This record gives sequence, structure tokens and C-alpha cells, in this order.
Amino acid sequence: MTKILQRNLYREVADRIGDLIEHGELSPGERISEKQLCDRFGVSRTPLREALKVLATEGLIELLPNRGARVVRLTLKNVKDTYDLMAALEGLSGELACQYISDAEIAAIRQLHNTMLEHYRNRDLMPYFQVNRQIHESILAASNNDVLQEMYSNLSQRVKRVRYSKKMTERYWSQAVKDHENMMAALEKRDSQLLGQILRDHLCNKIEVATLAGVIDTEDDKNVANS
Amino acid sequence: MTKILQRNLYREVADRIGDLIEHGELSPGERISEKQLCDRFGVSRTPLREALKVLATEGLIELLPNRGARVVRLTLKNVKDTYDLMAALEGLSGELACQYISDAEIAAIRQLHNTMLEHYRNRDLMPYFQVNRQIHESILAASNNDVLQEMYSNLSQRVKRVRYSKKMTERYWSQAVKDHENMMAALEKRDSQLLGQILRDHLCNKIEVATLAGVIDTEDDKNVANS
DNA sequence: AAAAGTAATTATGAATTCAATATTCCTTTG
DNA sequence: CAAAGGAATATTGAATTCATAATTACTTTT
Repeated sequence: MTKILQRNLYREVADRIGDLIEHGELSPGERISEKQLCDRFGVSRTPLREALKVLATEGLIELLPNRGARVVRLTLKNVKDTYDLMAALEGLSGELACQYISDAEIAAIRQLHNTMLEHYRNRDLMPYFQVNRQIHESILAASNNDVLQEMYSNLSQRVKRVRYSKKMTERYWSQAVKDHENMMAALEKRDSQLLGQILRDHLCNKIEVATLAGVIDTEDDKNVANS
Repeated sequence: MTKILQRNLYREVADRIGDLIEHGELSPGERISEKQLCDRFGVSRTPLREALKVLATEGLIELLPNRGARVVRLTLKNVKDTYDLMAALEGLSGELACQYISDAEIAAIRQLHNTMLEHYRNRDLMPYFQVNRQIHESILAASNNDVLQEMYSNLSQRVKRVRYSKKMTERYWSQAVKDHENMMAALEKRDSQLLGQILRDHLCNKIEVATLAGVIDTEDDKNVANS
């Protein structure tokens, strides 16, 4: 089964607007001008408006009837809600992975785990994050649940733009590594319940929420008209 | 055929197509003709096509480039994946609800619970299901997590059309009621972990999957062109 | 008659046009 | 001078039109 790869204009446009949002070129709460984006992408309003509708469904922007679209403002609560959800999904992915994962796949994850430990020992933050992500993605993939993966990916997309502000204190970092040690052990024992539990409680998300408390704009509206 | 003349035409159209799918007026795998639906709803292709894009994003239909749209065929695996996910989300809703729910809300759910027991004793299946659903919805609402509720509602939408075939054996039914007794107890103690666990393991979903094993079309394609 | 090729038809993808609603800017009035 | 009112402008919502790809129907050939 090969995935159908869709090369529709509206999808292309939606992805590129998504990128703009992710990289902050479109600010939270900022009104999105159709014409401006049409000029920028060199497309007509039809596919652009389709893209906006899709992005609204995906939760990245919101549409105000007769008043255009704007980038969703991420409140602290919003991000917290999303992370809570992602943690639950990771928990499920762990439970399922234990049921379906092959020895080879476990070995591959063990490999990644060891690499990650190496980065931790060297305090190489970025490589650490990268391998860390790969581990979580591998477990997610091993869950063998397409709907789960789709949903996780959507949630991940929504909060991607705040991930830039990720900071890591030594204390949290060492705890996260300990979590990962336990994860590996549970996975290699294929202890479904345990891995699920660990992943649900895994600090990663909560750290970020804590860190973000000061980062995210809460109430202030500059270019936002209330509805 | 009632002509639609409301604001946010695409949303209206999307909802109505959703209804058609839910009630089986558009069959799984059936190709969706734009013109036909345009005539039916009395709208032009622009809002209709926007609606299709939204429905595709919501997972109810799939778009084949240059070849139109068709209703997603629910495979057994697909439904199972979705239910696994919904169970995880219900678990989370239980955990969160314990943290945020008020005494009054608990009392209201206790009320519903008692009503449900009454329906169970009388073997009134439909009223039972209805109150049952209200209980789960109340807990979900008490979770105080908007993103969670949005996602749950989306998943629920996707599998709504197979719920018609719900059957209940006496054995499963009594077990489901026992689950609910435990749920109530955990909720009244505000035992977050326990309620979460119970809801994740709650039989309801698994029953349906088991029941559905014979109901859902698995492989047979009549009007479906492979890609 | 079956298969292959080609023209005719239909359906989809995208741009444009028309209609409505909102916004801006200017004038008027208290 | 501030607030209110009202054209003028800009923006969005939806229908229509144009372009292109897919499907069907019809030949032609073997």
C-alpha cells in the first residue's frame, strides 16, 4: 500500500502558510490578507481560500465570517491542553507498540537511545532533541495505528511554533533521561502497561509548559478585533 | 431539497454531506459527484468544493487528485484504531475531570448514573445508550480541555455511521454496568488515576469492535478504483 | 468479436467575475 | 473638537468561466 501523494494546489498553499505560521512570519492574532498571500504565492483566491478552510479545520487559524482569517493565538491553557492530549496519545502509542513491535525495531530504538545518551553526556542539546524526537516517532510508528499517528501529527503541528523557546535545566534533563531509561526497559520487556504509564507521565511536555509560562502572550491584543 | 441560504455556506454544506454519510445515503467507497451535490443543495461548486476539502481534513472523505472525492471506507482496523484512540481520550478526560469537577457536577452525573441503572434494570436499550452517552459526555465536558473535546468529537464523527449496528449481549451489558459503578466510585473519590484506568479499559468500545467484526466491509471494492 | 486507438463528452482544477459585507476616510453636526 | 453619519474603498463570499485531465463512446484494425 503506497500512500497517495496529493499534489493539489490548495494543499501546497496550506503547507506553505503552515510554514509561515510555524516560523512566525505570520504572527499570532495577525489578520491574514487573502490578496497579500495570493500575490506572495502567485495563486488565485480559490485555492488560497480552500487552504484557509483546511488550516482552520486543522486548528492553525480561525475564520471570522466576512472578516477573514487570523492566526490562532496560543494561550498557555491551550498549549497545556494540547500537551496533555499529546501525552495521552504517546501513552497509547507505547501500549500499542509493545504489542506490535518487532525485535529489529526495538534494537533500532535501543540504538537511538544509546546515541541519545551520548549526546546527553556531551551536553549536545540540539542533537539530543533530534534523536529524542526520533525515538518518540519510532514508538509512534510501531503503534501500528494510523489514526493515532495522524492525530498526533496534527497536534504537534499546532504547537510547533512555540517549541523554539525550549529550554532545559540540568535537573529536568537528567530526569528526562531517567524516564527514557525506564522506557527502554519497559519496551524491551514489552510491558505494555508500564510503557504506557511512563510515556503518559514523561516530563518532556510538562517541562515545556512550565518553561512557556512566561513566553506566551496571554491577553494582550494588538491587531485583534474582538468578536 | 431545501435551498441553503445561510452565512458560512461551506460549513453548512459540509455538515449536510456529513449527515448524508452518517445515514448511509452516501455509501462507503461511493464516488461523490460535485454536480449532483450542487444540484441537491442548490449551491455552486465553490462552497461545495471547500466543504469537500474540510470533510477530507476531518477524515470523512478522501480526495483523489483529478478524480474527485469518495466516502472513506471504514475497515475493521480503521474502526479499531479509532476506538483505541477514543478509549485513550476518555481515559484522559476521566483523569482531568477528577481534578476540575465540582460537587454539583458529580451529583448531576450520579443522577444520570442512577437513571441509567433504572434503564438497565428495565432492559430499555435505547434510553440506556442515551443516558450512557450523556454520562461520558459530562465527564468529557468536566475535563476542561477544549482540544480534547474537539478531537474526541471528530473521532466520534468518523465512526458514527457504524454505531447503528450496536448490539449488546447480556454478559457484556452487565459488565459495562459494573464498569460504570466503578467509574462513579472513582469519580466521587476524585481518584484521577483510577478513573482514567477504568475509562481506558471500559468495555464499551471493545464490544463494538467485536460486534462489528462481521458488519464492516473489509476488502470488496465495487465502485472503487485502486490507486 | 475483442482489443486498441481516438474523438467526444464529462468532471475536475483554478482563475475570474459578480455580489455582499466590512472598513476607511471624509464630512457634517452638536 | 468629538461624535455621528455617510459615501468611497477594500475585502470577503459565492457564482461563473476557462483550462485541463479523466472517462466514455465510437471507430478501426486484427
